[in-house]
Amino acid sequence: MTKSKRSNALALAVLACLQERAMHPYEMATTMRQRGKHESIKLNYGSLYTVVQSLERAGLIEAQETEREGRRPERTVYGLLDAGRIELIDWLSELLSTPAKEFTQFEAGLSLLPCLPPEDVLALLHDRMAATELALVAERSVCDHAYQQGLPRLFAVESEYRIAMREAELAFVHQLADDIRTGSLGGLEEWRGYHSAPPPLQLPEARSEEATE
Amino acid sequence: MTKSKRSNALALAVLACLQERAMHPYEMATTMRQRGKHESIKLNYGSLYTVVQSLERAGLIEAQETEREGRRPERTVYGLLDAGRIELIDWLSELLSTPAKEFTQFEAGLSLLPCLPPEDVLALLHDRMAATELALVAERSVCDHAYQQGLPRLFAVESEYRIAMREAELAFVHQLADDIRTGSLGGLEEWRGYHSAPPPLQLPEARSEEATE
DNA sequence: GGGGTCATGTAATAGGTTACATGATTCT
DNA sequence: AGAATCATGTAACCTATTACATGACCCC
Repeated sequence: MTKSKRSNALALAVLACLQERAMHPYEMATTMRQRGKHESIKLNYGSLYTVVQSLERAGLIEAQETEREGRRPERTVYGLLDAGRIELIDWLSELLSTPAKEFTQFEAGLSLLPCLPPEDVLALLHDRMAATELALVAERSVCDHAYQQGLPRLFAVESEYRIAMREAELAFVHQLADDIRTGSLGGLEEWRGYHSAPPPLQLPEARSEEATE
Repeated sequence: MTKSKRSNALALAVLACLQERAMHPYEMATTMRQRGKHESIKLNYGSLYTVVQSLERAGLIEAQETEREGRRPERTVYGLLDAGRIELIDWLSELLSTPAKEFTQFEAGLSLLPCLPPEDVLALLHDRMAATELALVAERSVCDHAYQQGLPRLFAVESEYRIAMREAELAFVHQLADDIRTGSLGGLEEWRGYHSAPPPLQLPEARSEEATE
Protein backbone atom coordinates (compact mmCIF):
# COMPACT_ATOMS: atom_id res chain seq x y z
CA MET A 1 0.00 0.00 0.00
CA THR A 2 2.74 2.36 0.98
CA LYS A 3 2.82 3.75 -2.52
CA SER A 4 -0.67 3.10 -3.82
CA LYS A 5 -2.41 4.24 -0.69
CA ARG A 6 -1.29 7.82 -0.74
CA SER A 7 -4.58 9.08 -2.00
CA ASN A 8 -6.65 9.98 0.99
CA ALA A 9 -5.05 12.54 3.27
CA LEU A 10 -7.16 11.41 6.18
CA ALA A 11 -4.77 8.50 6.56
CA LEU A 12 -1.93 10.96 6.93
CA ALA A 13 -3.83 12.84 9.58
CA VAL A 14 -4.32 9.60 11.47
CA LEU A 15 -0.60 8.94 11.42
CA ALA A 16 -0.02 12.48 12.61
CA CYS A 17 -2.38 12.05 15.53
CA LEU A 18 -0.75 8.82 16.55
CA GLN A 19 2.67 10.42 16.39
CA GLU A 20 1.59 12.40 19.39
CA ARG A 21 0.13 9.52 21.36
CA ALA A 22 -1.96 6.38 20.97
CA MET A 23 -5.66 7.00 20.46
CA HIS A 24 -8.89 5.36 19.46
CA PRO A 25 -10.48 6.53 16.21
CA TYR A 26 -13.14 8.68 17.71
CA GLU A 27 -10.53 10.54 19.68
CA MET A 28 -8.54 11.19 16.52
CA ALA A 29 -11.61 12.75 15.03
CA THR A 30 -12.29 15.03 17.97
CA THR A 31 -8.64 15.99 18.16
CA MET A 32 -8.68 16.95 14.52
CA ARG A 33 -11.88 18.88 14.92
CA GLN A 34 -10.58 20.78 17.93
CA ARG A 35 -7.59 21.90 15.97
CA GLY A 36 -9.61 22.81 12.93
CA LYS A 37 -7.86 20.23 10.79
CA HIS A 38 -11.14 19.15 9.32
CA GLU A 39 -11.11 22.40 7.39
CA SER A 40 -8.09 21.15 5.52
CA ILE A 41 -8.61 17.39 5.47
CA LYS A 42 -11.93 15.83 4.66
CA LEU A 43 -13.12 13.95 7.69
CA ASN A 44 -16.15 11.83 8.33
CA TYR A 45 -16.57 8.96 10.68
CA GLY A 46 -17.28 6.34 8.08
CA SER A 47 -14.08 7.01 6.18
CA LEU A 48 -12.10 7.25 9.38
CA TYR A 49 -12.76 3.65 10.35
CA THR A 50 -12.10 2.43 6.82
CA VAL A 51 -8.83 4.29 6.75
CA VAL A 52 -7.71 3.04 10.14
CA GLN A 53 -8.38 -0.53 9.06
CA SER A 54 -6.39 -0.07 5.95
CA LEU A 55 -3.48 1.46 7.86
CA GLU A 56 -3.53 -1.53 10.15
CA ARG A 57 -3.52 -3.97 7.26
CA ALA A 58 -0.56 -2.09 5.84
CA GLY A 59 1.38 -2.56 9.04
CA LEU A 60 1.68 1.15 9.78
CA ILE A 61 -0.36 1.17 12.95
CA GLU A 62 -1.39 -1.47 15.43
CA ALA A 63 -4.28 -2.08 17.80
CA GLN A 64 -2.90 -1.83 21.30
CA GLU A 65 -5.77 -2.48 23.65
CA THR A 66 -9.49 -2.42 23.59
CA GLU A 67 -10.75 -0.60 26.60
CA ARG A 68 -14.30 -0.28 27.71
CA GLU A 69 -15.48 2.58 29.83
CA GLY A 70 -18.82 2.19 31.54
CA ARG A 71 -21.04 0.31 29.18
CA ARG A 72 -20.00 2.23 26.09
CA PRO A 73 -19.02 0.22 23.07
CA GLU A 74 -15.49 -1.08 23.16
CA ARG A 75 -12.89 1.31 21.92
CA THR A 76 -9.81 0.09 20.16
CA VAL A 77 -6.74 2.17 20.84
CA TYR A 78 -4.20 2.25 18.04
CA GLY A 79 -0.51 3.00 18.22
CA LEU A 80 1.98 4.09 15.59
CA LEU A 81 4.51 1.51 14.39
CA ASP A 82 7.95 2.38 13.11
CA ALA A 83 6.88 1.83 9.53
CA GLY A 84 4.11 4.31 10.22
CA ARG A 85 6.52 6.89 11.54
CA ILE A 86 8.56 6.64 8.39
CA GLU A 87 5.54 6.75 6.16
CA LEU A 88 4.30 9.87 7.92
CA ILE A 89 7.53 11.72 7.32
CA ASP A 90 7.85 10.49 3.77
CA TRP A 91 4.33 11.24 2.75
CA LEU A 92 4.19 14.65 4.38
CA SER A 93 7.50 15.56 2.79
CA GLU A 94 6.10 14.67 -0.57
CA LEU A 95 3.00 16.76 -0.05
CA LEU A 96 5.07 19.77 0.86
CA SER A 97 7.81 19.45 -1.69
CA THR A 98 5.94 18.36 -4.78
CA PRO A 99 3.21 20.39 -6.44
CA ALA A 100 0.40 18.00 -7.33
CA LYS A 101 -2.18 18.31 -10.04
CA GLU A 102 -5.53 18.99 -8.44
CA PHE A 103 -8.84 19.14 -10.27
CA THR A 104 -10.90 21.93 -8.82
CA GLN A 105 -14.52 22.45 -9.58
CA PHE A 106 -14.03 26.02 -10.66
CA GLU A 107 -11.38 25.06 -13.15
CA ALA A 108 -13.77 22.48 -14.57
CA GLY A 109 -16.40 25.18 -14.84
CA LEU A 110 -14.05 27.56 -16.57
CA SER A 111 -13.07 24.93 -19.08
CA LEU A 112 -16.71 24.67 -20.15
CA LEU A 113 -17.36 28.39 -20.30
CA PRO A 114 -18.45 28.39 -23.94
CA CYS A 115 -21.49 26.28 -23.01
CA LEU A 116 -23.17 29.36 -21.56
CA PRO A 117 -23.79 32.70 -23.25
CA PRO A 118 -21.37 35.46 -22.27
CA GLU A 119 -23.93 37.63 -20.54
CA ASP A 120 -24.89 34.78 -18.26
CA VAL A 121 -21.29 34.00 -17.49
CA LEU A 122 -20.69 37.57 -16.57
CA ALA A 123 -23.55 37.58 -14.10
CA LEU A 124 -22.42 34.30 -12.58
CA LEU A 125 -18.90 35.57 -12.14
CA HIS A 126 -20.20 38.60 -10.35
CA ASP A 127 -22.14 36.37 -8.01
CA ARG A 128 -18.99 34.42 -7.33
CA MET A 129 -17.03 37.54 -6.54
CA ALA A 130 -19.58 38.63 -4.01
CA ALA A 131 -19.65 35.21 -2.37
CA THR A 132 -15.88 35.03 -2.31
CA GLU A 133 -15.62 38.37 -0.61
CA LEU A 134 -17.98 37.20 2.07
CA ALA A 135 -16.05 33.99 2.57
CA LEU A 136 -12.84 35.98 2.81
CA VAL A 137 -14.19 38.20 5.52
CA ALA A 138 -15.22 35.17 7.52
CA GLU A 139 -11.95 33.32 7.12
CA ARG A 140 -9.86 36.35 7.90
CA SER A 141 -11.77 37.04 11.05
CA VAL A 142 -11.52 33.46 12.26
CA CYS A 143 -7.81 33.55 11.65
CA ASP A 144 -7.26 36.89 13.34
CA HIS A 145 -9.32 35.81 16.27
CA ALA A 146 -7.20 32.71 16.77
CA TYR A 147 -4.06 34.80 16.69
CA GLN A 148 -5.45 37.18 19.25
CA GLN A 149 -6.02 34.18 21.48
CA GLY A 150 -2.29 33.64 21.28
CA LEU A 151 -2.17 30.77 18.82
CA PRO A 152 1.21 30.80 17.06
CA ARG A 153 0.90 31.25 13.32
CA LEU A 154 2.59 27.89 12.84
CA PHE A 155 -0.67 26.18 13.73
CA ALA A 156 -2.82 28.09 11.31
CA VAL A 157 -0.70 28.28 8.21
CA GLU A 158 -3.33 26.34 6.27
CA SER A 159 -5.77 29.05 7.03
CA GLU A 160 -3.46 31.74 5.70
CA TYR A 161 -2.96 29.63 2.63
CA ARG A 162 -6.67 29.33 1.98
CA ILE A 163 -7.03 33.07 2.31
CA ALA A 164 -4.18 33.74 -0.07
CA MET A 165 -5.64 31.38 -2.66
CA ARG A 166 -9.10 32.85 -2.40
CA GLU A 167 -7.70 36.33 -2.83
CA ALA A 168 -5.82 35.26 -5.90
CA GLU A 169 -8.90 33.64 -7.34
CA LEU A 170 -10.89 36.75 -6.68
CA ALA A 171 -8.37 38.86 -8.54
CA PHE A 172 -8.41 36.44 -11.42
CA VAL A 173 -12.18 36.39 -11.70
CA HIS A 174 -12.27 40.15 -11.54
CA GLN A 175 -9.86 40.40 -14.42
CA LEU A 176 -11.70 37.73 -16.37
CA ALA A 177 -15.01 39.51 -16.01
CA ASP A 178 -13.39 42.68 -17.26
CA ASP A 179 -11.92 40.86 -20.22
CA ILE A 180 -15.28 39.46 -21.12
CA ARG A 181 -16.93 42.86 -20.93
CA THR A 182 -14.32 44.65 -22.94
CA GLY A 183 -14.17 41.83 -25.45
CA SER A 184 -10.48 41.18 -24.97
CA LEU A 185 -11.13 37.47 -24.70
CA GLY A 186 -11.66 37.33 -28.41
CA GLY A 187 -14.43 35.55 -30.27
CA LEU A 188 -17.20 37.35 -28.46
CA GLU A 189 -19.48 37.39 -31.51
CA GLU A 190 -18.79 33.76 -32.26
CA TRP A 191 -19.45 32.96 -28.63
CA ARG A 192 -22.73 34.78 -28.61
CA GLY A 193 -23.51 33.08 -31.89
CA TYR A 194 -23.52 29.60 -30.33
CA HIS A 195 -26.40 30.68 -28.19
CA SER A 196 -28.83 32.36 -30.53
CA ALA A 197 -29.29 35.44 -28.42
CA PRO A 198 -32.66 36.91 -29.46
CA PRO A 199 -31.91 40.56 -30.25
CA PRO A 200 -28.53 42.02 -31.32
CA LEU A 201 -28.21 43.17 -27.74
CA GLN A 202 -24.60 44.17 -27.47
CA LEU A 203 -24.63 44.57 -23.69
CA PRO A 204 -24.15 48.36 -23.95
CA GLU A 205 -24.96 49.30 -20.38
CA ALA A 206 -26.72 46.12 -19.32
CA ARG A 207 -24.91 45.39 -16.07
CA SER A 208 -26.31 43.23 -13.33
CA GLU A 209 -26.60 44.46 -9.73
CA GLU A 210 -22.99 43.73 -8.77
CA ALA A 211 -20.57 46.63 -8.91
CA THR A 212 -17.42 45.07 -7.54
CA GLU A 213 -14.99 46.54 -9.99
CA MET B 1 -29.64 12.04 -8.84
CA THR B 2 -29.89 15.55 -10.13
CA LYS B 3 -28.78 16.88 -6.80
CA SER B 4 -26.78 14.05 -5.30
CA LYS B 5 -24.89 13.28 -8.47
CA ARG B 6 -23.11 16.57 -8.82
CA SER B 7 -19.87 15.22 -7.57
CA ASN B 8 -17.90 14.08 -10.53
CA ALA B 9 -17.27 16.78 -13.12
CA LEU B 10 -16.72 14.21 -15.81
CA ALA B 11 -20.49 13.87 -16.01
CA LEU B 12 -20.74 17.57 -16.71
CA ALA B 13 -18.18 17.25 -19.46
CA VAL B 14 -20.23 14.47 -21.01
CA LEU B 15 -23.29 16.68 -21.04
CA ALA B 16 -21.24 19.45 -22.59
CA CYS B 17 -20.00 17.17 -25.36
CA LEU B 18 -23.49 16.00 -26.13
CA GLN B 19 -24.74 19.56 -26.24
CA GLU B 20 -22.71 19.89 -29.39
CA ARG B 21 -23.80 16.66 -31.01
CA ALA B 22 -24.57 13.02 -30.24
CA MET B 23 -21.51 10.87 -29.65
CA HIS B 24 -20.38 7.52 -28.37
CA PRO B 25 -18.31 7.50 -25.21
CA TYR B 26 -14.97 6.93 -26.80
CA GLU B 27 -15.54 9.91 -29.05
CA MET B 28 -16.35 12.09 -26.03
CA ALA B 29 -13.02 11.11 -24.58
CA THR B 30 -11.05 11.94 -27.70
CA THR B 31 -12.93 15.20 -28.12
CA MET B 32 -12.07 16.18 -24.59
CA ARG B 33 -8.45 15.20 -25.06
CA GLN B 34 -8.13 17.17 -28.28
CA ARG B 35 -9.37 20.27 -26.55
CA GLY B 36 -7.17 19.76 -23.53
CA LYS B 37 -10.14 19.40 -21.22
CA HIS B 38 -8.54 16.44 -19.52
CA GLU B 39 -6.17 18.91 -17.93
CA SER B 40 -9.11 20.37 -16.06
CA ILE B 41 -11.42 17.40 -15.62
CA LYS B 42 -10.17 14.03 -14.54
CA LEU B 43 -10.82 11.58 -17.32
CA ASN B 44 -10.22 7.89 -17.66
CA TYR B 45 -12.08 5.36 -19.68
CA GLY B 46 -13.34 3.28 -16.83
CA SER B 47 -15.03 6.21 -15.12
CA LEU B 48 -16.36 7.48 -18.39
CA TYR B 49 -18.52 4.43 -18.99
CA THR B 50 -19.70 4.38 -15.39
CA VAL B 51 -20.66 8.02 -15.64
CA VAL B 52 -22.48 7.63 -18.92
CA GLN B 53 -24.50 4.77 -17.50
CA SER B 54 -25.44 6.81 -14.53
CA LEU B 55 -26.48 9.77 -16.67
CA GLU B 56 -28.66 7.45 -18.68
CA ARG B 57 -30.29 6.02 -15.56
CA ALA B 58 -30.95 9.57 -14.42
CA GLY B 59 -32.78 10.34 -17.63
CA LEU B 60 -30.38 13.05 -18.74
CA ILE B 61 -29.07 11.30 -21.83
CA GLU B 62 -30.33 8.51 -24.00
CA ALA B 63 -28.85 5.80 -26.20
CA GLN B 64 -29.79 6.62 -29.76
CA GLU B 65 -28.33 3.90 -31.92
CA THR B 66 -25.68 1.30 -31.74
CA GLU B 67 -23.64 1.43 -34.86
CA ARG B 68 -20.96 -0.97 -35.90
CA GLU B 69 -18.19 0.04 -38.22
CA GLY B 70 -16.19 -2.73 -39.78
CA ARG B 71 -15.95 -5.45 -37.21
CA ARG B 72 -15.09 -3.13 -34.34
CA PRO B 73 -17.09 -3.59 -31.18
CA GLU B 74 -20.50 -1.99 -31.21
CA ARG B 75 -20.57 1.63 -30.27
CA THR B 76 -23.52 3.15 -28.53
CA VAL B 77 -24.22 6.71 -29.53
CA TYR B 78 -25.83 8.85 -26.85
CA GLY B 79 -27.90 11.98 -27.25
CA LEU B 80 -28.75 14.76 -24.83
CA LEU B 81 -32.30 14.88 -23.48
CA ASP B 82 -34.04 18.06 -22.42
CA ALA B 83 -33.54 17.25 -18.77
CA GLY B 84 -29.85 16.93 -19.57
CA ARG B 85 -29.75 20.33 -21.23
CA ILE B 86 -31.23 21.90 -18.16
CA GLU B 87 -28.94 20.02 -15.84
CA LEU B 88 -25.92 21.14 -17.85
CA ILE B 89 -26.85 24.79 -17.54
CA ASP B 90 -27.79 24.51 -13.91
CA TRP B 91 -24.74 22.61 -12.84
CA LEU B 92 -22.30 24.72 -14.78
CA SER B 93 -23.90 27.87 -13.42
CA GLU B 94 -23.42 26.57 -9.93
CA LEU B 95 -19.77 25.76 -10.53
CA LEU B 96 -19.12 29.24 -11.82
CA SER B 97 -21.16 31.21 -9.37
CA THR B 98 -20.50 29.43 -6.11
CA PRO B 99 -17.09 29.03 -4.53
CA ALA B 100 -16.79 25.45 -3.31
CA LYS B 101 -14.67 24.07 -0.55
CA GLU B 102 -11.90 22.01 -2.05
CA PHE B 103 -9.41 19.94 -0.13
CA THR B 104 -6.03 20.25 -1.75
CA GLN B 105 -3.07 18.12 -0.90
CA PHE B 106 -0.84 21.04 -0.19
CA GLU B 107 -3.28 22.50 2.27
CA ALA B 108 -3.38 19.15 4.03
CA GLY B 109 0.38 19.17 4.15
CA LEU B 110 0.51 22.68 5.54
CA SER B 111 -1.94 21.79 8.26
CA LEU B 112 0.47 19.13 9.49
CA LEU B 113 3.61 21.24 9.33
CA PRO B 114 4.47 20.82 13.00
CA CYS B 115 5.06 17.10 12.38
CA LEU B 116 8.36 17.90 10.72
CA PRO B 117 11.24 19.95 12.10
CA PRO B 118 11.49 23.49 10.78
CA GLU B 119 14.76 23.00 8.94
CA ASP B 120 13.30 20.12 6.96
CA VAL B 121 10.19 22.07 6.15
CA LEU B 122 12.30 24.89 4.86
CA ALA B 123 14.21 22.61 2.53
CA LEU B 124 11.01 21.00 1.28
CA LEU B 125 9.43 24.36 0.57
CA HIS B 126 12.43 25.37 -1.45
CA ASP B 127 12.11 22.21 -3.48
CA ARG B 128 8.49 23.04 -4.10
CA MET B 129 9.30 26.53 -5.26
CA ALA B 130 11.78 25.22 -7.78
CA ALA B 131 9.31 22.64 -9.08
CA THR B 132 6.54 25.20 -9.26
CA GLU B 133 8.66 27.55 -11.30
CA LEU B 134 9.38 24.79 -13.76
CA ALA B 135 5.74 23.90 -14.03
CA LEU B 136 4.89 27.54 -14.58
CA VAL B 137 7.32 27.88 -17.44
CA ALA B 138 5.80 24.84 -19.09
CA GLU B 139 2.21 25.93 -18.66
CA ARG B 140 2.88 29.45 -19.81
CA SER B 141 4.58 28.28 -22.93
CA VAL B 142 1.79 25.83 -23.80
CA CYS B 143 -0.72 28.60 -23.35
CA ASP B 144 1.22 31.17 -25.37
CA HIS B 145 1.77 28.67 -28.12
CA ALA B 146 -1.94 27.97 -28.39
CA TYR B 147 -2.66 31.67 -28.65
CA GLN B 148 -0.09 32.10 -31.37
CA GLN B 149 -1.93 29.38 -33.27
CA GLY B 150 -4.91 31.68 -33.18
CA LEU B 151 -6.94 30.00 -30.44
CA PRO B 152 -9.21 32.61 -28.83
CA ARG B 153 -8.54 33.04 -25.15
CA LEU B 154 -12.09 31.96 -24.43
CA PHE B 155 -11.06 28.37 -25.00
CA ALA B 156 -8.09 28.39 -22.68
CA VAL B 157 -9.31 30.35 -19.71
CA GLU B 158 -8.77 27.31 -17.49
CA SER B 159 -5.16 27.38 -18.40
CA GLU B 160 -4.80 31.00 -17.43
CA TYR B 161 -6.54 30.19 -14.20
CA ARG B 162 -4.13 27.40 -13.37
CA ILE B 163 -1.23 29.71 -14.04
CA ALA B 164 -2.64 32.43 -11.84
CA MET B 165 -3.21 30.00 -9.00
CA ARG B 166 0.25 28.53 -9.25
CA GLU B 167 1.77 31.99 -9.23
CA ALA B 168 -0.18 32.88 -6.14
CA GLU B 169 0.87 29.69 -4.42
CA LEU B 170 4.47 30.37 -5.30
CA ALA B 171 4.28 33.81 -3.76
CA PHE B 172 2.69 32.36 -0.66
CA VAL B 173 5.31 29.67 -0.23
CA HIS B 174 8.04 32.21 -0.74
CA GLN B 175 6.64 34.37 2.00
CA LEU B 176 6.11 31.39 4.26
CA ALA B 177 9.68 30.24 3.87
CA ASP B 178 10.85 33.70 4.74
CA ASP B 179 8.65 33.78 7.80
CA ILE B 180 10.04 30.49 8.98
CA ARG B 181 13.61 31.64 8.49
CA THR B 182 13.14 34.93 10.22
CA GLY B 183 11.12 33.34 12.99
CA SER B 184 8.08 35.48 12.44
CA LEU B 185 5.86 32.41 12.54
CA GLY B 186 6.28 32.31 16.26
CA GLY B 187 7.02 29.29 18.40
CA LEU B 188 10.18 28.36 16.55
CA GLU B 189 11.93 27.06 19.66
CA GLU B 190 8.87 25.12 20.72
CA TRP B 191 8.64 23.73 17.23
CA ARG B 192 12.24 22.65 17.17
CA GLY B 193 11.70 21.23 20.62
CA TYR B 194 9.14 18.68 19.42
CA HIS B 195 11.85 17.14 17.29
CA SER B 196 14.85 16.78 19.55
CA ALA B 197 17.34 18.18 17.07
CA PRO B 198 20.70 16.75 18.07
CA PRO B 199 23.01 19.80 18.20
CA PRO B 200 21.94 23.38 18.88
CA LEU B 201 22.31 23.90 15.16
CA GLN B 202 20.58 27.20 14.59
CA LEU B 203 20.61 27.02 10.78
CA PRO B 204 23.20 29.79 10.53
CA GLU B 205 24.11 29.48 6.87
CA ALA B 206 22.89 25.97 6.25
CA ARG B 207 20.88 26.53 3.07
CA SER B 208 20.07 23.81 0.56
CA GLU B 209 20.95 24.16 -3.12
CA GLU B 210 17.92 26.22 -4.07
CA ALA B 211 18.34 29.96 -4.21
CA THR B 212 14.92 31.10 -5.30
CA GLU B 213 14.52 34.05 -3.07
C1' DG C 1 3.16 -11.72 -41.36
C1' DG C 2 4.05 -10.92 -36.58
C1' DG C 3 4.41 -7.38 -32.93
C1' DG C 4 2.85 -3.10 -31.38
C1' DT C 5 -0.60 0.24 -30.77
C1' DC C 6 -5.31 2.14 -31.56
C1' DA C 7 -10.21 1.75 -30.82
C1' DT C 8 -13.67 0.17 -27.88
C1' DG C 9 -15.50 -1.66 -24.10
C1' DT C 10 -16.41 -5.02 -19.71
C1' DA C 11 -15.61 -6.89 -15.22
C1' DA C 12 -13.63 -7.17 -10.71
C1' DT C 13 -11.88 -4.86 -6.93
C1' DA C 14 -11.13 -1.39 -3.66
C1' DG C 15 -12.30 2.76 -1.58
C1' DG C 16 -15.32 5.95 0.57
C1' DT C 17 -19.92 7.78 1.89
C1' DT C 18 -24.45 7.45 3.82
C1' DA C 19 -27.46 5.42 6.72
C1' DC C 20 -28.19 3.07 10.65
C1' DA C 21 -27.61 1.22 15.55
C1' DT C 22 -27.05 1.59 20.54
C1' DG C 23 -25.95 2.95 25.11
C1' DA C 24 -24.88 7.20 27.92
C1' DT C 25 -25.47 11.86 29.27
C1' DT C 26 -27.74 16.12 29.68
C1' DC C 27 -31.50 19.25 29.47
C1' DT C 28 -36.27 20.75 30.48
C1' DA D 1 -39.38 11.15 32.68
C1' DG D 2 -38.94 11.87 27.95
C1' DA D 3 -36.26 14.32 24.23
C1' DA D 4 -32.21 15.60 22.38
C1' DT D 5 -27.53 15.06 21.82
C1' DC D 6 -23.05 12.84 22.47
C1' DA D 7 -20.00 8.91 21.99
C1' DT D 8 -18.87 5.08 19.34
C1' DG D 9 -19.03 2.08 15.85
C1' DT D 10 -20.96 -1.27 11.86
C1' DA D 11 -22.84 -2.40 7.49
C1' DA D 12 -24.64 -1.67 2.95
C1' DC D 13 -24.28 0.78 -1.00
C1' DC D 14 -22.29 3.38 -4.67
C1' DT D 15 -18.49 5.09 -7.31
C1' DA D 16 -14.37 4.95 -9.46
C1' DT D 17 -10.13 2.86 -10.72
C1' DT D 18 -7.41 -0.89 -12.42
C1' DA D 19 -6.95 -4.81 -15.01
C1' DC D 20 -8.35 -7.30 -18.67
C1' DA D 21 -10.32 -8.50 -23.40
C1' DT D 22 -10.69 -8.30 -28.45
C1' DG D 23 -10.57 -7.07 -33.12
C1' DA D 24 -8.37 -3.74 -36.48
C1' DC D 25 -4.73 -1.12 -38.40
C1' DC D 26 0.09 -0.12 -39.28
C1' DC D 27 4.95 -0.70 -39.65
C1' DC D 28 9.05 -3.12 -40.69
